[in-house]
Amino acid sequence: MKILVIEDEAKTVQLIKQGLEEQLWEVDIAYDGLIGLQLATRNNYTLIISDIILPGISGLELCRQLRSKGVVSPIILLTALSTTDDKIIGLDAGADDYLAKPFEFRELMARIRALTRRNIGSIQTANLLKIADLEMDLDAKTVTRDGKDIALTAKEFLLLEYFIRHQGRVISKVELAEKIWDITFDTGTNVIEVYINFLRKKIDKDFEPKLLHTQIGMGYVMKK
Amino acid sequence: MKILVIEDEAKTVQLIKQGLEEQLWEVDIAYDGLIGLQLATRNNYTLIISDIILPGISGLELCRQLRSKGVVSPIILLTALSTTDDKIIGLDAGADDYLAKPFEFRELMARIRALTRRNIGSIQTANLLKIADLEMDLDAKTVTRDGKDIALTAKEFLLLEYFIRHQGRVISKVELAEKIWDITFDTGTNVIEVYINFLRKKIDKDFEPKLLHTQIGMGYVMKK
DNA sequence: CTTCAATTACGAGTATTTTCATGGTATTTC
DNA sequence: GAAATACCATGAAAATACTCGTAATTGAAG
Repeated sequence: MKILVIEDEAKTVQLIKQGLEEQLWEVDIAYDGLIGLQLATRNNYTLIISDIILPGISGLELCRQLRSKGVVSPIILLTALSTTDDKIIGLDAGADDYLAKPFEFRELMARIRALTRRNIGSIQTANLLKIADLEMDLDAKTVTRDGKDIALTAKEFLLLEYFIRHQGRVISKVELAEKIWDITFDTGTNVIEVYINFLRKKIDKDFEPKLLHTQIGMGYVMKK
Repeated sequence: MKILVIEDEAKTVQLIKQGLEEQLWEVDIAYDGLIGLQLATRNNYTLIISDIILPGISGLELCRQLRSKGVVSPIILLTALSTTDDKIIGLDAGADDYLAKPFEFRELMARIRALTRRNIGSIQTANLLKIADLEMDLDAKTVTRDGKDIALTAKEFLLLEYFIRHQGRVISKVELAEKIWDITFDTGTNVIEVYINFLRKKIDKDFEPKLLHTQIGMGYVMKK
């Protein structure tokens, strides 16, 4: 049950942190947008509270990037900008709620309860990603299928993480090249095919059902 | 994709209903809390919008009863009562969001998007195109007709997508050549006819009604 | 120097895309 | 209304593109 607070104003941070800890939440703080982004990507927070105006990158950009990376933690944006347009932009950037400063702490708490209520039990508090009987622990960097340990290299791990976070969607090689290898996809390489093969040997070969499927001419999908 | 609106004030109802229908939502209306409760219990709405002050039972009581019955549809409470305490009571009754009247319709829409975004499936709402009983999922790159899976190749998928997106309009071969094959249509090829034939075998052959029709001398149309 | 991860090279096998040949059907022309 | 013409459907075969698996190479870390 961890909450990430991204806010550069010390007083507000203090207020929120203390209040949350009284409610027995574990609280991480980031004073900078980029740090927040890193923390939020690495850990699987129950909830993220972020200011919009931040050093590094803005809260809006943070939302967009987190969502595009497949992070699903609820996000509450907290800001002095309170016109209807600001709210719409915030919500459409991927935020779940938008609270204008100054706000009453009790209302923030109520909105946190509302957003976390339905997740308890369903979203794992641990830093786990799952599909079928395949689990990956993002902290421990371990992967198991059907309870058995599977050793992955760093690239393989990244690749699998991307697939699990986007399960059900066909991912093109161009997208993989950009997101995992950070290269523009020139047909001169076949790293991707090779790595798909590596992954399959490890996570699918000795198991059923197969999870990593190819859609010829389109890309690859991870699904049950 | 159905929304239930529970509200006794005719003007507000009219505004919301019309706006939602423009966004292609199906809308049910209840003018009374008890009717709303019945409808919400029986149907599995994507979202419920309710006033607090209602004939029958109040919006708060409605929330509590729905949640205790295991109804999980997101609920937005809409009301003139806008003190912090009112909001807290509303959210703790089981509502997911609380919007004070008067509100801007655009903000309501943004909050609806925020609440429905994550609902279906784990990530975002599926990216579906439909005509009659034929559905295509643009993310998973899957196609079904009458619930049965149909396997398409990349080109076939592109072609079908183009037809569904432009259903009801006759598409010339010149247009298909340009948009799907990226070629200038020289009469030297009949790829298009061949692919129309491929598509028909897969999506029309074993089904009724036929969806892909020929307009001799003009092109092809997809329609019911 | 050794080891292991990451990438490249390449041939084989398969699926897809395109071409070609033929026959059928609608449309136009006389 | 019949013949000629344009247009379309279809099956099969050829050409191409795509993917897979293995092996070889590079490169970095210990």
